[in-house]
Amino acid sequence: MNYYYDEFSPTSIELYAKKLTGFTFRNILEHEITLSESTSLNKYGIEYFESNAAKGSLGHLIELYYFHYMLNPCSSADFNKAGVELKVTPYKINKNSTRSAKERLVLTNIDYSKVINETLETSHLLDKCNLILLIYYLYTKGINKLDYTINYVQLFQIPEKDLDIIRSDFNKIINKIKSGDAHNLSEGDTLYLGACTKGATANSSYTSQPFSDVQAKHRAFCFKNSYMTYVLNTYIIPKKKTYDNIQYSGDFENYIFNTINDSTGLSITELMSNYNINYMGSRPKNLESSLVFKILGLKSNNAEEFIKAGIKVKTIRLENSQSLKENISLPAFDFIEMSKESWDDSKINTYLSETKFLFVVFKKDSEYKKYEDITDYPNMDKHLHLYFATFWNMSNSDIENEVKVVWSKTKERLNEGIKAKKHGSRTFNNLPSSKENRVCHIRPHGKNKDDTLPLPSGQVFTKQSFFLNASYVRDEILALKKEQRN
DNA sequence: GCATGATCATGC
DNA sequence: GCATGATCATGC
Repeated sequence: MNYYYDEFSPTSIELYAKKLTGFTFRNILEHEITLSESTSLNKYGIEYFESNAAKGSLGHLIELYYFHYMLNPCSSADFNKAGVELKVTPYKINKNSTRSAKERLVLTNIDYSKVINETLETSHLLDKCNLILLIYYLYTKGINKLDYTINYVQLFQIPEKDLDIIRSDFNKIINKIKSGDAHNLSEGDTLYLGACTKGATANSSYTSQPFSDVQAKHRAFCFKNSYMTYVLNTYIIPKKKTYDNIQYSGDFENYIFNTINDSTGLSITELMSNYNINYMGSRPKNLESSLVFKILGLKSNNAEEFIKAGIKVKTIRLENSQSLKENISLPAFDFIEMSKESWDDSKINTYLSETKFLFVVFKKDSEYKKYEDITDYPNMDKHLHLYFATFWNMSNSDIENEVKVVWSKTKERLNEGIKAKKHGSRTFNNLPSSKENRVCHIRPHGKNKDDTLPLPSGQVFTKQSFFLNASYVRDEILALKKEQRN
């Protein structure tokens, strides 16, 4: 039926697809138009694909006008005779010229009542996505999507070494559905394989779940953005980057959890001597995190498993009174970008939904304050002890009910114009403060106050970021600590 | 002692 | 040189 590739052969399909390398989507359509016998473009013209309304249409475009098969609404694999699923997905080039996936890779819808009877091996997911033909195009800000260039084409199969973690992710998702918590699923729950919502339509459409009367959002299995970035930088682009590996056995999260918690009670001083860490001059702000990486057998923060899972390690100092002094900083944001973004695609929503934090808590003992008053670091470190470590990700309800409010207030004030007042050497602004919200607030976050970014108004303003409220983080981690004891 | 602004220090 | 994690500093 077709003359371009053998539809029974994955490698033939891949070879044919590789010819796309270097071409834009517009090139494909233009080529189609020159084929006089083609009439299919009458149905979907170039204008259709140029319009933003047809999101996700780049995959359809390739299916229709390059592979020339009709869209297949039944959910078996795209090239079902070869067992190959086609995925067209964007990547971007960062400021520091590294490459990362622009988005998670959405795999297949989750049917809550069916999936609970599956294992990963018997799942519809693996049936459909065992072999994926990845077509990567370069997302470039500001140009029409038809002018994006396809730069990498490759067959992808889940590597053997990732299967254990993906299986445990799969089971974690199933177990949450089985305990009637499908409405509390979050992408941050898992490491490589996530349960994601699918943009605006999925976010407003709800469905029933088998073990609870609460309506849950439609979700789909996906490979998390962090995992896809790793896939891009190791399997797709000839590998340059090297990572450390964590030598774990059994369940990954349990291993991390147990390994760090085995050192509970040890002081910074003891840990420094155990791992042969010293410093000269002032005490590094990352001393605690260096120690944590040593405990995990890593040279630095470059563990492959953490990068693939989007795990961020945060060290926290707990006061002897169990209070938490410092708020937790998140990466700075771009004012103009935020002033235009929608909540569903917003950076902060994406970041908090996808990120899993590893909190490693150090606690000051009752002697600490004596030395803190005179800033005697060597002695302070004898009285600062590893307290416990825990994985944490923000719940959906806190993201949707609290962070969203702070985000929208910030966006609103950016668009109205930031009000700033000078008091001596300090500038006070009207961005959401920690008193306004239970979960987070906005704070300056630059190298100094001259470290600025442009506002929508054209003026420049000190870089800012979201900070998690200290009181909120304290409540969250102490609840987890308590759970751990039980 | 809290709230909020400012900046240090590392690592890439 | 910049982004970011982590904290320090000021003022009420």
